[in-house]
Amino acid sequence: MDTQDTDLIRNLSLFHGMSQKHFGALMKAARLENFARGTVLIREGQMPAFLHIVIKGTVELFANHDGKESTLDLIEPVATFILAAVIRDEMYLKSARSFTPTQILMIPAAAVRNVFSRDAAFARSIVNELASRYRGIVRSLKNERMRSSAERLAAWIRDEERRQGHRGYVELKYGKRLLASTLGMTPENLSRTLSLLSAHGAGCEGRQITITDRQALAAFARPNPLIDS
Amino acid sequence: MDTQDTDLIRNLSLFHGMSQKHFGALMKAARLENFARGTVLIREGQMPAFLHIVIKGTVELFANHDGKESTLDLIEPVATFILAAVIRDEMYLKSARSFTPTQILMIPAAAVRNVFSRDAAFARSIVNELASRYRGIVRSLKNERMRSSAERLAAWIRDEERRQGHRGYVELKYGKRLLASTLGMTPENLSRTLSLLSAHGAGCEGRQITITDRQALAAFARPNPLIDS
DNA sequence: CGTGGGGTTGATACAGTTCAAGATACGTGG
DNA sequence: CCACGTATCTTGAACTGTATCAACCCCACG
Repeated sequence: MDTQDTDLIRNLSLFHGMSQKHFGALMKAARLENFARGTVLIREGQMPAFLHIVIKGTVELFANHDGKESTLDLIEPVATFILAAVIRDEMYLKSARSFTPTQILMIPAAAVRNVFSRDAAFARSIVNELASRYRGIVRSLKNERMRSSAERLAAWIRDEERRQGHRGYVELKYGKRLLASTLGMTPENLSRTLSLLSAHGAGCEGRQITITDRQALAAFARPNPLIDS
Repeated sequence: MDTQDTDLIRNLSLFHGMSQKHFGALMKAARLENFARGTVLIREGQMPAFLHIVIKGTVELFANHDGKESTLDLIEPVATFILAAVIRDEMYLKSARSFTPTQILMIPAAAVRNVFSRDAAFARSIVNELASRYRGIVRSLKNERMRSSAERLAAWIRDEERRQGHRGYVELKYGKRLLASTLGMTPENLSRTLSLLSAHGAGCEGRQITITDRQALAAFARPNPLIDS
């Protein structure tokens, strides 16, 4: 790993504030690797060997059960994944694959646990990241339990439009199949629901969803700051 | 808080290994309180003031949205709740009420964050607890996404029977309404599904569910170590 | 050009909710 | 200890949401 990469990583919030010595120990053990689109990075059921940090590209976290598959999360730079498994040294509950070409920083699990005990700033970063993800998944569970798929979609459109900079439309960054899986619905259902939303303030053409009536969409989505991000 | 209580708390895994000085600081700030059944302990949307630790009784974590209510977790001694909100100092995403009379240890959030930074052993306990809960909720999300309500119920019966000591039956510790809400289904649906299960190895009479055919129940539940606990 | 994957649309089936009515259990006060 | 009132549980019927299966369209890419 060259010094340019190291500098970039040093500035990630996860490593901010930790001692140079401990950071060096992590980096010495770490590997920075590139993966082609579609590569399976980890498989559920395996034991964790590395903490993974997405530097470039998008990683899809998913799980399989009884022939079904579901997308649980999409990880974009810069964020860790499978942190909880590494901390507890227990098997992965999710699988991960690179959805685009990706660059991943891989730090051996033992090194992470080791430095965690010695460096309070690093410990704080780790626990902050973990708490943040915990809250994210609580929101997901509430979203799943208390909203219909149509409401989830409408809420997602509002959220995503905001994240993309309040431009009045959403540019889909990936296919509708993946979006459907992310929202916990089938592609067919997504397709139908999208056309249904034309009567509630959002229209879809190809990969662009346009918000035509903010008020109507909000009324339909029933936004909730304790669910939406 | 008397010394007997303090001793009991000192032995909780959360405080195990931390320095006496830091433990003292936490206890000095902490309060041990008793609540009647049904008391709302925290309300979603509020900012965290205390880390709560259930010493006695059962606490129900739930959330409301658009007129609906859903039980997200049942906390039994000894365990923390709303840890993530305390760590991040962000509003609660869940509400909590005492489901039975409870005794709760309440440690001011600021004290927790403070000691976390100074005591590595405490930090490790906190992060372990948090990671453990994170994994629990990942399992819940997978359970919700990839199983039908009948499968969830069957899997729950198997799990619970094991937790209660492999006696071949499950003693319901609370009403079926709450069980239904925990499993993300309506009471009516639970009732019907329970009678359906009589054809798949589990019968219900009053507050006791008896496993009549382990093999058949397993075949129906499709158990998965990456979902079930 | 074909060919294949993603997307849409339609028909059908199933799962789950809702509403309503009855049955059963349960705690309380007489 | 019983009677009552209330909450819980069960059952039925109708309805809504979502999945499934199948056909078709469209466009990108060989």
